[in-house]
Order: sequence, then C-alpha cells, then structure tokens
Amino acid sequence: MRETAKRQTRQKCEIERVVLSSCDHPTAETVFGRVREALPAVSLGTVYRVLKGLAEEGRVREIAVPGAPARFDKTTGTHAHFVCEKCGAVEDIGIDAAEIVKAACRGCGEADIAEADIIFRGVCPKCKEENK
Amino acid sequence: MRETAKRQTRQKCEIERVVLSSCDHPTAETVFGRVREALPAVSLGTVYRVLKGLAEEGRVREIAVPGAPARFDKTTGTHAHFVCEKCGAVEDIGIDAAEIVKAACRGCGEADIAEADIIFRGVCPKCKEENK
DNA sequence: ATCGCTATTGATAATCATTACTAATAATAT
DNA sequence: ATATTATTAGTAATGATTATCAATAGCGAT
Repeated sequence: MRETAKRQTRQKCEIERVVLSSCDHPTAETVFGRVREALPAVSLGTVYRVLKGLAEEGRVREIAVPGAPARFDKTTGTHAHFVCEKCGAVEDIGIDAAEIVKAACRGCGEADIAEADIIFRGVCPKCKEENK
Repeated sequence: MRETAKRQTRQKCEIERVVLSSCDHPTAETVFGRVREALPAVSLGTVYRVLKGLAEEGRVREIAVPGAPARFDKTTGTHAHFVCEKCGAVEDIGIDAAEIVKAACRGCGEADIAEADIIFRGVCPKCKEENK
C-alpha cells in the first residue's frame, strides 16, 4: 500500500508561481486575484487548500497577522516582519531572527522551540508622511 | 459637550479581576467560564467587549495566537510567549523583548515601531514527556 | 493512445472567533 | 428619587478559513 501520490496540476503550479513572484506578502484573497488572471476558473477554496499544502511542505511561509487575514511569503527561513497599522502593508525586517530564537531557547530551557512568529507593529514611513 | 463618562459595573470589575488573577493566559471563552461562577448571567459578548476595552486602556494585554483564539495576559509590558502546538498552553518566556524591539528599530530604520508580538511555537516539556 | 484509479478541483455549506445590533437594564449626576 | 444614557444580555451578522461532495483530470499500467 503506497502513500498518497501527489499530482501536479495547473492550479498548484500557478498558485506557487504567484507567491514566489510576489514581494508584497499577499493574502490568500490577493493570491486568488492574481491566479485568476491566468486561470479564471480557480476557486478561492483551492487557493486556500493549495497554500496550506505549500506551507506544510515548507515551500512557502504563512505569516499570521493579528486581526487580519494571513499573508504568504516566498521567504521560508525564520525572519521577522513589520506590519503597518494604518495601511496593513507587511515588510521584511532586517533582524537576526535565528539569534532571537536561540536566546529564547536559553530563556526557557526545557521546551522544544520549532518556530518563531515575530511581528512588529507600528506606522510605516509612507503613512507617517501622509498623516502629518 | 462632555466625553462619554465610563461607568463601573459588576461585569467589568469581575472580568478584570479574573484576568488579573489568572496565570494561564485564558481565552475570552475561558474568562467567560470563570466570570460566570460569580455572575451566572454574563454574556459572552460582554466578556469580549470588556476585554477589548481593558486591552485598549492598557490594563490587560491581548496575545494573538496563530490559528487559535486570542489569549489575555495580566502582564502588560512587552514580553515574549511560548505556545505548545500539542496542548495549546501559553507561557511567558524569559527573554528581553525590549532589547529585540530595539534591534528591530535599528534593523528597519524609518518605521515607528509601537508594539511587538513575539511568539515561539513548539512542544512543551509535559507534552514531550507524554508523547514518547 | 486508452483505461481505471483516485487525487484534486469548483461550488457551496459549515465552522469558528469575534463584532454589531437592539431593546431592556442599571450607574451616575442632579 | 429621577432623568440620562452607558452598559448589558441575547441574538444576528461578519469575515476568514475549512469541510463536503459530486465532477474532473493527472498519471501509472495496459
């Protein structure tokens, strides 16, 4: 009895291609919109399902944003994000997240830390400019 | 024209008391259960509303956990959390979060960072023990 | 190429956490 | 006490995500 053999489909290819070529950390809905340009019949459910699979396989990273839909990131290594509370934009942050995880391991001793979600919230330069 | 004068109610007092005396980072639902012991007629909506208000006033801290209901914390200063992926338990982590925020500010330069959500995920010692 | 098996899809319903709405209640100033 | 209106309980609505299921389409074997 074999394990479930994965199949390659147009939808999977296109959804992965869209995420890997996006630099704005798109939401599932945004990915949906972009995939639809090439495959007008895709369903939102498929986008969610495939994104989840890609994240589980480690080909893509899911970023959970408090109070907002999840975003998807082509960069899979542990790194931190900045979320603008005005416009919702998500950006990568130049900070050594691996070092933070190591410090956390020292700080808690017994638990096995597998992943880190590090999100900074505030106002991005663009919104700061516009609001004053 | 005065600003809306806040009123003190049994519900608000009890909800705040429950969070401030809880050490397990309860969810709104858990707070609801505990408040009901003293006020059997409270509604879940009131618990959510009051918790939100307390968080906005900075009397309590809301912790957004990816893929799980939000938790509430009596410790309001910036600090990190560990979430067990097996049992869902949330614990404080002994790590200098303020230092991390400072590093992030250096790392991104222009944005105004107001808050940080730092969550480590993994398996807690208890679950590690039980699963092997 | 064709066939058969079944992973995958599109469409839609369901779920879950949370918020919004509303008439009734109760906290405060007078 | 009374009037005012913030707050509540109860319930409906929302938004993101997941589950369901019949129909479709990869892919390995013929």
